[in-house]
Amino acid sequence: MSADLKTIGEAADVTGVTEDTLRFYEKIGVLLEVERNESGHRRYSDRALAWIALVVRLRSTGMTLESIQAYAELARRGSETIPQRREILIEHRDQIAAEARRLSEIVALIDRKVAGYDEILRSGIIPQVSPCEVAPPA
Amino acid sequence: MSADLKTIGEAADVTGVTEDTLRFYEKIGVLLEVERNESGHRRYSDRALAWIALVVRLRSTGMTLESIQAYAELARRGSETIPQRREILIEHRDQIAAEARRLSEIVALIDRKVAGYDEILRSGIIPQVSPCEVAPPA
DNA sequence: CTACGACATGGAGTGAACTCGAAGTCAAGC
DNA sequence: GCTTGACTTCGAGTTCACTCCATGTCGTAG
Repeated sequence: MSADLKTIGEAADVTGVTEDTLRFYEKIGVLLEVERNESGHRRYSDRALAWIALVVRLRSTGMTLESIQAYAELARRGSETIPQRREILIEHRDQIAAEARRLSEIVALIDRKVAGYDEILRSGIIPQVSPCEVAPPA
Repeated sequence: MSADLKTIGEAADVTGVTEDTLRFYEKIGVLLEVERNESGHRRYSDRALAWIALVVRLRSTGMTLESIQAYAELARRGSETIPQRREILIEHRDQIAAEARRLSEIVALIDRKVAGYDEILRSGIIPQVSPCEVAPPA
């Protein structure tokens, strides 16, 4: 919608990252299409902001800045790298999905441990070995 | 079952963390019941190993060593701290569950972006703005 | 003209969680 | 007796991802 370019302050506001982080991200090459005005100040297009939003999301799933940088590098090379980018995304998606499942398993494990505490609290008996201290193998 | 005490090397093998990390964990107080033999070498009981396994799992869900240390401190104080420990676990479980849900949402987001790439690949048309670059609000 | 606020740069500092290296001890094998 | 390997301690070093700071420029308001 809005075609106007945003300052770094505005960009920080809308993306939720600090100005320092935006400069840092740009320096290490994870950002795209950040331009400058006549006095050298950064100007962020909607596309630049959308990219930052993607970066923030990928970071929040544990993707390293190094991997994001590689992805950004492909994006800079143009549309002929779309197949590679697609692959990177799919691989990362699979990793996140696996991580989500792993977390859910640990939720179940913790529930079992809490149940062990509940049992102690209910019966007043402390077992020899704390219940469910260990998880099922891996 | 086995009541024998394990060396740090064996403990590292069965828990999957390095000897250095075991010593580091002990130093900062996240471990319980690590004893020493006559020559000062660490000996890990099954309970100690079970505790390490729990620590590893909590760490792998992003719980900080500081929080784990606090939890271990409570465990050292004995069974009267079971209610507090139970609370800590429940709170952390809720955080993990929320994180699992968040990751699943991002999986869906990435799927939409991949679908955007698929569309480009299929049609050969590159849209003005890359599809699904931005996620739905938070 | 001066002050101010928002920006710029470069480089140093931070915190978390390890990870490594140096130097020493100890028991077992040759 | 000497070597080897597994351990010990202590402190320093590493990595990642920021985060902060000093200093400087620029455009507008008073």
